[in-house]
Amino acid sequence: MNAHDEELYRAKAQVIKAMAHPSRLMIMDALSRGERCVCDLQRIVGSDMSTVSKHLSLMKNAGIVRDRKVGQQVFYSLRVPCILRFFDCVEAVLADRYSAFHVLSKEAD
Amino acid sequence: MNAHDEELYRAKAQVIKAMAHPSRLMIMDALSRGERCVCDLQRIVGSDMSTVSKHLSLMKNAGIVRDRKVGQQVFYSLRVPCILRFFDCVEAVLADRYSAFHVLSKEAD
DNA sequence: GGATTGGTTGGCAACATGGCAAACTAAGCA
DNA sequence: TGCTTAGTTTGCCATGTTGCCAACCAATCC
Repeated sequence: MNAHDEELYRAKAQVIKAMAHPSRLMIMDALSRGERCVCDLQRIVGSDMSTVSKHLSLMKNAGIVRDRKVGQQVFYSLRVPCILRFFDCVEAVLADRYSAFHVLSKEAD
Repeated sequence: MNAHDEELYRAKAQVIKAMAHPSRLMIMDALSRGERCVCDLQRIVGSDMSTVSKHLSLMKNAGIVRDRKVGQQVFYSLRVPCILRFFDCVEAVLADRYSAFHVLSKEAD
């Protein structure tokens, strides 16, 4: 494990960490259906606008979203579409977890 | 946004969070090449065994890995292979980020 | 100019996470 | 039985994350 690899793993972890929050997942879901202004996202997420703004700047920093200012509003959109396919995989993990639990409960009968 | 959705987003975030750490990414990379005992993973990651064990139990709890005890050793393996494809996407994010930075530096010339 | 609207930033308190060390369990060996 | 090896758990501390509030900035409207 050399220094370059360490740095690469850290960079990857940063990107993944930027997705690892319920509000940020909601934001990504919303953005998957098109560009949204911060005010829209605030309504969707339901937290303070400052909180949403912080989530967005974190995601922007990680390279997940892009912003575009139009007048007073700032519109955010997804930069890399492939992350959406990943959500199906996360759901597969949950389904697998659930079915394993199910099998265990049946065994317990 | 109902309570069920909230819970679903939280569950998804938990799975993603379980991947969002450099050491855990190293572990997943190693496991993608086959089952490994904790001792192997410790050498690969290079931290204390107790630390590696904590990472593993967190990943197991999230449904990412499975464990199997053989004698004194505990072997871990990946439960859901699709997460590997995701890493390519994370690399795409990094590449996109890098190229955007590159464009900016060229514009600065 | 002043007031309003849409966002961002800084500060801070509450909470979660990571990592080391020490105590512990369980299997194998002598 | 006692010793060693492989892992897990617990405790503790340092560090990071989150979310609210208040202050701020910048565009628009009057």
